[in-house]
Amino acid sequence: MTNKPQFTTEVRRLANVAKALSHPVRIYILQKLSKMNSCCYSGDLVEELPVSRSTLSQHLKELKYAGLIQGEINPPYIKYCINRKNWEKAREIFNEFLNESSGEISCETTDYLIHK
Amino acid sequence: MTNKPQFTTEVRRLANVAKALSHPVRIYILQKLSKMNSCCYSGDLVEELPVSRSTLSQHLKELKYAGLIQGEINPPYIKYCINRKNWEKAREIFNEFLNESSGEISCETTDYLIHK
DNA sequence: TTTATATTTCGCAAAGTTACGAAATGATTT
DNA sequence: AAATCATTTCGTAACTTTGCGAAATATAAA
Repeated sequence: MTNKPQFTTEVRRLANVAKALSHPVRIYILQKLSKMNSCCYSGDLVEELPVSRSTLSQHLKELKYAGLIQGEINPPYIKYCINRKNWEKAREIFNEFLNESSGEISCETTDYLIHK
Repeated sequence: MTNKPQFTTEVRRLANVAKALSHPVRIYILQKLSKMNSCCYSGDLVEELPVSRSTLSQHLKELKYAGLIQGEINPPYIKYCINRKNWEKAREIFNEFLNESSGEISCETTDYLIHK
């Protein structure tokens, strides 16, 4: 009788953040917002991206749901900001995940997959 | 006539790696393999994960396709390894993406979304 | 109050992901 | 050659994601 364990919270969290980052539109938005030192953006993101307004809105919604951005209403405009607290958290768990590997190189690495 | 630009290679690369990382099974595998200083693992991964053999095989295939792991045949076993070169690359682009943000906190940040 | 502007939600279609069991593959042992 | 073992591929079902245009919402300006 095989033992089928569940994932740890850490593993699930990493996968969730990665999912939020797994689309070029969302990467673009995060890259833009995270670089802004004045914190918020209120320009027309749709002009810079190859998607329609409604599609963009959906991506923004997903990023909000994932907690990575915030929207501040200033009718009829909305300013988008990085959610610094959660962005920091995401950074931490990714840094840990990516940088905890043993730097050791061994086992004659090949550049390509042997398995066809 | 609105201008609809394409994504840069960097943005597309980031999204692709994030996609490869967007499932707990794949995070688990990468975490395990990247931590091993003996580079390879050929144990029965399926015993440690809540999925069937065929499903696991699909996830491994995806990670191979993304270039993050390699499989080394030693019939009838296969040893999986991190593809160190590409793992390092992924690390670099993620570190840049996550850490290039202005650390400045301003614009009275709120913890929750204002937009309902 | 009508019109204009910014944005989101709805409804839908197309495509992609995840999962499984069964069949196939490919090598080794009997 | 037959049985065995580790693994992958196939076929299929259920679900999720992505995308769009049209309709809805909500405010401001005329």
